[in-house]
Parts: sequence; C-alpha cells; structure tokens
Amino acid sequence: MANYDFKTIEKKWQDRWEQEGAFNAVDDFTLPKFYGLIEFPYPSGAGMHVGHIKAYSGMEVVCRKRRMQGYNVMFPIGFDAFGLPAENYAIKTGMHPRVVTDTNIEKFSGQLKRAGFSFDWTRVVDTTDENYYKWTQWIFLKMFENGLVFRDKAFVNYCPHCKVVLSNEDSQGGKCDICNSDVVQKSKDVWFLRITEYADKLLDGLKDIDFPVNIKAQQENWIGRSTGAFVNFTLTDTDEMLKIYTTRPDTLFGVTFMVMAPEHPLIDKYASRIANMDEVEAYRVECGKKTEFERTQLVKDKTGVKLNGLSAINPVNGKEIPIYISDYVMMGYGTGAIMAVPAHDQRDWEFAKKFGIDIIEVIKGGDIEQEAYTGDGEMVNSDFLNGTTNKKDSIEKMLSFLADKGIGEKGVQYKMKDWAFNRQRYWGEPIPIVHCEKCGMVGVPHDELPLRLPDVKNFEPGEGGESPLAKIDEFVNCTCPKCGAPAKRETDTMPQWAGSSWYFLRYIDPKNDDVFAAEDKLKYWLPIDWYNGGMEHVTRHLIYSRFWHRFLYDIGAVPVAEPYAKRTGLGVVLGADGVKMSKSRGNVVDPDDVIKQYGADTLRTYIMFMGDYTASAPWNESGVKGCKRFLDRVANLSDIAKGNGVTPKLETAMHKTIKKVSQDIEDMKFNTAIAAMMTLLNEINNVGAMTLDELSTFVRLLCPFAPHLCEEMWEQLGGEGLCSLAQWPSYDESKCVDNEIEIAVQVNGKVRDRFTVPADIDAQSAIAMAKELDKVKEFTNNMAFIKELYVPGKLVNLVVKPL
RNA sequence: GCGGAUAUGGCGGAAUUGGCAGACGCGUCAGAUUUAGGAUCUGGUGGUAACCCCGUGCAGGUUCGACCCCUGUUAUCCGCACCA
Repeated sequence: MANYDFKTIEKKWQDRWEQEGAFNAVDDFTLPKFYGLIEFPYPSGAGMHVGHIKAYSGMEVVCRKRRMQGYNVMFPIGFDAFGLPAENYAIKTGMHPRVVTDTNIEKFSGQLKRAGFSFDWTRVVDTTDENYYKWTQWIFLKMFENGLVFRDKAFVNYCPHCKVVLSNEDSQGGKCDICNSDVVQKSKDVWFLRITEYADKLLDGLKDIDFPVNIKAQQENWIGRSTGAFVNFTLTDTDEMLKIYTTRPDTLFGVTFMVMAPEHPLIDKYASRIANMDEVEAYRVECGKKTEFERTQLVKDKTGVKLNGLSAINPVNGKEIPIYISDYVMMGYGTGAIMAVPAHDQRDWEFAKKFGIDIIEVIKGGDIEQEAYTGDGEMVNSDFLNGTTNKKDSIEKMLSFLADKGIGEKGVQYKMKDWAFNRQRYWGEPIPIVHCEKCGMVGVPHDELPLRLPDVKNFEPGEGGESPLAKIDEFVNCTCPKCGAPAKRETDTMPQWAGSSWYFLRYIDPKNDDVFAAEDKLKYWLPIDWYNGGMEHVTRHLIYSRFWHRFLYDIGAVPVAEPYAKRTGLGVVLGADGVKMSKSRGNVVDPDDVIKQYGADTLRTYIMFMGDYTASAPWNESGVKGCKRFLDRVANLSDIAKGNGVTPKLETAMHKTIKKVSQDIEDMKFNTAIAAMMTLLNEINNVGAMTLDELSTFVRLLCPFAPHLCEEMWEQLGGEGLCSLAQWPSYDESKCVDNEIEIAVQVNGKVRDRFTVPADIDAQSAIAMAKELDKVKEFTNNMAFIKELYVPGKLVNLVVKPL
C-alpha cells in the first residue's frame, strides 16, 4: 500500500461515518457520558484556516479516544453566526445576511467534514436560527423579570466607523475590536446586564472547577474584587455626605484633600456655591474630549481643579480639607470620589506635589519626601491607631471605630462593570422589549417568541448610531402587551456574545420547541466534561457564559452551577514566517490546500505533532511532509504484519507505547504521543516483523489522529465494525518494564561509561560492576571513594577525591 | 505599575518532575537505488579535528548529582491598568 491513496480512502470513510451516524451522541442515560466542547466558529466568508483545525483537533482526539473507551460521547458543532462581518458584507454587496450566513455555514461544514472531524452533525446549532434565538430572547426576558436588565444613560464606548456602542471588552486599548478605529465616549441610553451582581458567585465558582491557574488568575483579575470601606465626609455647611471608597481606611488620619471625578453629580448640585465654576466647566469639557484611552495614557501628569467654596470635614478628626476634581478619579469605580492620602498613595502624592498640598505621614517606614510609602509600618499621627504595627489590625480598629460612630462601613468593590448589552445593528437578536408610555418597559410575552428579525432592504445603520430596525414601521409600531395601548418596540439588537453564552446547552436538546433543553437531558449531559478553546476568550465569552449559566441555575433551569468542569487552552498557529496568520500578510494556510496535497490525516497528524498544543508554533511545510512520510510508512506495515500473537522483541515496546499514548492524550501532549508511535514504528522496522494483532493495536492507537487511514487498515485486517468505535488498546503495567536495563556510570557526577544488566540487580553488585569498568577505572585510579550511589534502574555515581 | 507565562542544537520541540540533556520530526551530510531529477531506503549529525573539554538566557547558591529547587538578573510574549 505504498503511498496510500488518501483521496479515495478519506472520502470513503467520511461517507461511511455520516451514513452510519457513527459519532452521533445518543440519549441513553444508562451509558457513561462524555461531553467534549470546542468553541463554535464564526462562519466568516474567508472559510477556515489551519488555526480552526488546531482549535478542534485537541478535543477531537480526546473524544475519539473516549468513544473507543466506551463512552457515550457528545462532540457537537455549531455556528456563532450573528455579527458584523456578515452585515458589513451585506451592506457592500446587497446580499441578505441570511444568505451570506447560510453560504458561509455551508462552506465551513464542508471543510470540517473534509478534515474528518467526528462531530455530531445531528445537533448543529446556528445562533441566527429563529428556533435558536427564540431561547436567547427567552433567557434575556428571564433576566429582565429577575431585575438583571436595566437601561441607563451612560458614557459608552462608541465606534464612529461601525456606528455601534461597544462594551469595554470590545474596545480594549481604545480601539474598536471590529474595525480598529479609535473609540470615542458618548452619552447614550443603553441596555445593561447586571453582571456585577454575580461577581462573587463567578469568583467563588472558580474554586471548584478545573481551570489552569493562568485562566483563573485572569478571571479573578478581571472581576477585580477588593475589600475596604465606605466613609462619609460631610460637606462644610451642608447636611450632604460625600461618600468615598477606600481600601486603606487605616490611613484616614493622613487625608489632606479629596478628589471627585469630573462627572460627579454633587458638583452640579452645589454649583452655586463653587466660586470658580467656569474653571470647573472648562476642565470638564477638556476631559470630555479625551477618549478613555488618552485618559489612561497620561498616567504621569496629574491635572485637576480645586473647588473654591466647597470643602469637606474629615470625620475622624474634624479637620477641614479641600476638594479637587481630577480625571484620575473615575466615575465608574467606587463612588466616583476618593479621600487622598498623599503620603501613602503614589497618585495622590503626585497630585499633592503638583498642587502644593500637605503630605502627612501616618505609617512609618518610607521617605515621603521622595515618594509615597505603600509598605507596612508603625502608625503615627493617627490618634488611637498610633503604635499599631500590623496593617490588618489597624484596618480592623478603624472599621469598628467608623461603625461605632456611624460614619462608615465595610465595603466591597469590583473592577468589572455591568455589561453594556446592545448594538444598533441589524444582524443580531432583537431585544424583546416594548416601550409603552403608560407601562414603561414591558417584556414581550413568552408565547410571542421568537421576536423575528424583520426583512429589510437597507442594512445601513441610521444617523447617530440608530439600528436599521428603527426604520421599519411595521416592526417598531405595536401594542403594549400589558395595557393594549399603542407602543413602540425596542430596535436595538443583542451583542454577538449573547448567542455564544448558552449554546452548549442547546446542543443537549437542539430541536426542542417547548424548552431550551429538556430537564432529564440536561441532568445527564451536564456539566461539560472538557472545554478546550483559545486564550483570547478567557475574559469575555468564558465569563459571560458562566454568568448566564449561573443565572439559569439560580432560577432552577439547569441542574449544575458551573457549566464547565474542565477548561484548557491552546496556542495559535503562526504563519511560516513566525507571525500571526493574516490575509494582509499573505501567510494564511488554507486547510483545503493541505488536504488536497497531503490528505486530511496528514494535516491532522502534523497539527498535533508540530509542538506543544498549548503553545503557539509556526507552520512548516517540511514538517507536513514528515508526517505524510510517517503515515506512508504506517500504511506499509500491512506488508510485514503476519500471523497472530506477540513478537517477543516488540512486546515491551508495544505496552510502553500504549501506556504513553493513552496518558499523553489525557495531558494534551499530543506531540509526544505521536513521537512515541513514530519510535515504535522505527522499532518495528528494525525488528522487521510484527503480528497482525500488533498491527491492530497500532492502528487503534493512531486512529484518533489519522482516522481515515486507520479505518482502511482496520478493514483490511478484518476488524469488526468501525475502527473509530473499536476498543481502545489496554496495556499491562508489568510488561512495560524491560528485563535488561542500561545503567549509566558517573564519576563525580559525570557519565563515563554504561553497562547493561538484568533489571533486578541490587545496589551492591551494580556498584561493584561499575568500579570494574575500564573507562571508570581511568578516573578512579589513585582516588579514594567518598560516596557510592545507585539509583535503581538509572545510574551509579561514584564520588571520589585524590588520595 | 499589577498579574500570568516563557527562555534548551541550524529549526519545531523532548526530558518519567532532582538522576544518561537534545526523544521524535524537520533540515543537513554520506551511502544505496535511479540515465538524471524527484521519491524511497540505510547510516551520521549540540560545539570542537579531537579523547579530554564545553554546553539548557545571564550571575550566584543548595546537592553526590540541577533544564528542573533557592536568590538575584536580563530578554520576550500575553492579560489588566490612574481600580482609590
């Protein structure tokens, strides 16, 4: 079978798998289950590139192995198809996004099938299908009913190019995630999901799930929980309290000024008392001009304006202190106002230096003339705290003091903000809300779902970033579900993250019209046993979907609190030039080209072999050829395999390889699993013989990686049924050890010689034999033996020194 | 600045977690086959002409023994970032 005919073979087995429904998960609740998940693709017009293949191959191999181990495996695929690219393409070409999306899905499906992925094609989910987004809308309404949806005027990240409001996550670094233009700040009425209410639950949930430490750390960092205190400062000559948040209430005696965010509402309330209001207004205008990005760029240079005529009283010592406004204080975090302790906070210190404000040391240990001291030390200038040396103690003392006097309390804050949940675009799920003059915001009744996207001709967004839906009178005008009066529909759509926040649940019961998924099926399939995906989704999709799932759990709609029992990451495939693949660089590799030239098995094997799966690695055409060579040589094993039973010279190697491949797949060390099979192949060729039984084992080991070739060889061997569903080979631990072992002999830690002995040799004889070796003697002549060590099965180390 | 990670031949990367550094593959060199090229097969391949010797970013340390542990340091990548 030299240079096996991969084209014929691959087509043959792909057809067979599909006809026989070989990889379809069954709802037989008595079987042990395994739910393996990959991140479903956005079906772009460009089709897949090899990065997609890598992203799915990890779980593919695991799932194929699980099936052979007897599990009822669900390995589903779907399409996250709402989103801007399809819509922009539609605007350009006049084609309906529906048509564009269907074409792209078709294209992706074909590519996925040609790569031989063992997806369950009966469970395909498409987020733009109205039978799917009906349930996306349903979940939204449930959140609305539970007070997790609200509408608020807010400064939002707005992309003037895409004409949409973006979440913080979509505008990182001040650039639009979609078109990379500069994002500007704009005041707008927007929808929010109250994800902050779930901050603690999302944090706690991390404890019991199997995520790599770096993913957990990133999520914790993103949620950004901090503990501290809220403290009320009285505004002079008023009953008004200026509330601040601080993590260091123990430094209250060091407060010498306060800072409010420029947008702080109290400024307007007391505008009449502020003597320099024009100066304040001017500063506000200046800040408004800055994008959030610019604002964070100017870290060093502090700016601000003192409020003349308005000051505050420090509640712990009654001192009157000035108030400033500055854009280094954000309205969006804490209370939008801070107490400034320049001696022990670097930002406050810089501000104080610039504006000539007092700096009072309250913690000893640093030189506050040079910089703020943020370390620990003895408390000074702090009345009842003086002499305390432990930070925790000082904070505790201060907290109880604040509580006793009723001027402050313990508090918790999060960096995470509520989730701006809307887009002014056509190609998304319509938000199922009706605005009624009398009743306010009313949810669309559940039995009216799905609220379908109306057919429009022009997908261009309206002026000022209005949704194209706003132009469709038949859609907008409706009656209030509550009172029946004429009302208007919400015309915003949901962001792309909506559909992907729960798709893994729909796979479980994709055709159910009554519920998003039946309870018994959810109970059987959840949680997802293993979710593999890209690191770029760690702070967005992975948090959003945990939030949605946790909410569904809280309302009793799903049986487990956390959707993913285990999550792993993967590295990207770089271009041959070592740079990220991109159309503009022209270094993109199309999997179809590789499949045409070398076959899907070669592509799959190479992708898994090219390096550490979790790290990024550059594409290398020669490496692909090497894998093709390997598979050709495997195909040729048919010529030498004869008879049954075991080949004595191969027995240990066979068992070792089964063990290594089995374990490596579990650890996602696919590269070394393949290397082990290559080593075994070399040994077989050296021995020059193997039995049909051994070939059967080899073929089953390789099957998850190169399934088409293995099916063909399995058939030739007369194997029963499909190789893909045959039993995973088992090994005997006792047969993994060699009878004879090679011992390395070190003198003073340096290897000087080796010798081969039976594996059960004792320390004494091993050391004695080692000493007799000529090469060893060279280095031990005229030396005194200080120490003699034997590491069983490994080495002898003789420690010597001159006589 | 904070958090996470990485650093090993010409290249991608191994190393049972403190025990023979460089598995496996690529590339390369030599040979076989071939009219030739390609393909294939066999063998060699960290540096060095070389036994010695030197070698896992750099400098120390612990240990009989360190890619692995400790201290310091440099570089690169990723995430967050005036978070009070």
